[in-house]
Amino acid sequence: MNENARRSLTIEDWADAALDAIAEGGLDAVAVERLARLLSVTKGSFYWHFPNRGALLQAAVERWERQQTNDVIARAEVEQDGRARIDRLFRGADGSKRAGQLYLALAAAAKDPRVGSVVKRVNDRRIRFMVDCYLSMGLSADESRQRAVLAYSVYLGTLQLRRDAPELIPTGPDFHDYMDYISRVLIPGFTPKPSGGGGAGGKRTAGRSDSAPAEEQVMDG
Amino acid sequence: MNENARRSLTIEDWADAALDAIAEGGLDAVAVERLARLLSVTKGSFYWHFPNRGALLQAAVERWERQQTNDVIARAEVEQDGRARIDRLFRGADGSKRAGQLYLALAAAAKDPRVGSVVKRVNDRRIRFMVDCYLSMGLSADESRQRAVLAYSVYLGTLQLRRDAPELIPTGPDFHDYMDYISRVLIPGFTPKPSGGGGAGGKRTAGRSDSAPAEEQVMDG
DNA sequence: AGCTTGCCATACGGTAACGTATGGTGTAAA
DNA sequence: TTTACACCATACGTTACCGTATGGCAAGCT
Repeated sequence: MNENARRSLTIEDWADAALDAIAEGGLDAVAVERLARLLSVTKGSFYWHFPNRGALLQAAVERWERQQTNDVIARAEVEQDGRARIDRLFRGADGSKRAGQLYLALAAAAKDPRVGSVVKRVNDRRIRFMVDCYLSMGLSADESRQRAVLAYSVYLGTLQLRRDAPELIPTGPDFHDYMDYISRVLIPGFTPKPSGGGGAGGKRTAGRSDSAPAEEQVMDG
Repeated sequence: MNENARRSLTIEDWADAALDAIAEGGLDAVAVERLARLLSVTKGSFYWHFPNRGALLQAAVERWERQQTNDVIARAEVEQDGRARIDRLFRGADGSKRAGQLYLALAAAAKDPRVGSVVKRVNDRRIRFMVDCYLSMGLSADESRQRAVLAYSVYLGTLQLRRDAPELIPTGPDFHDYMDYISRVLIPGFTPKPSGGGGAGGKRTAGRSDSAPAEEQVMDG
């Protein structure tokens, strides 16, 4: 019954610990003896579950990829049309700090082929999802691709600014205004109250598109 | 006369080698004995020029910061109005690969206070420059800040995509079209041939704003 | 020539990491 | 109870790094 009971460590425990280490210290923070100390065991435990350090990295990034494909895009798919999906994706950029740092750290370590292939697949999946969103709005293939690349660039850049210059990213009520502004720029025909079309990039109008609070992160890095 | 003559190594030589190592391997790639091997000397040389590894890191990031403030914004300041400056900044995002990787690696290592303070100063300087550009276009203070943050997010995201998914970033002639599209989104009143105003975000029109090739990088990470 | 000095090589001790070998312990089946 | 096995601890050898101590060497000055 007691959660603190001396339970056996699983591969998932080690993979989660590795992901935590990556999120806050980069790939080099995944050190066997260090993680063993954090888990209050010794290397003997690790080398029973894994043949070597590379296997832990492999398990960690695979776990990360599955968390991405299961949690992220599925959460945006609850929306019906592409317009709302994109909007929801970006309001989810205010997600957990750990998830964002995880993506940035993994992307920074993409030189390792184990990590790089997974990061590449995740990026491809996200871009394809956004392209489909724009296609469903009636945009051409070329224009959808351009907009998706730009939108994903904004997402990644926002992720990075939230880490390196968090004082620049609005928070609280200003965050919704900023998100409205971003949506107005990135989503063609987006207006807080849908009236006309093609209003992206013009003067901003006060208001917001939906009143639901950003309850959970989407596309959480 | 011979450039390969056994010349004495300078502090700048070591700092450049450290920056190269950071660009391609992150901060942990700055190892004294490793760099000494790359420079065909031994640790004895290093510890004559520097008291320890931290001093090398300090010298490297300081050198990087000076290269940023000397080369980057100065190159955009050749333009007169803010509109052209922003446009030039973004077309410079196609700069050297090493410079982009350098910024990303340094930003990823911003947890180190030596690196973090410099990255923060560079980011602040860039953001302020872009805010001033938008202010000079007549935008309000709030709107200028929003647009500058968004524009810099696009820049950082593009930098990251160029590293992790380069096939997504158009190259060659398509690059100019993409840049026109980005400028149309990010610069209010931008048109490839300046005729009217407020045409941002509409259907794209063929053409480009200036015929000069992207000769050199600006804001090169 | 002799001396100083800038620049570097060599040798050493210390730490932290990887991986291996092997021993120990609790639990559950036989 | 004994046995087997899952799970972990301990001890060891190896490598890569940091930093120090000290020796060497060539150029320039006196």
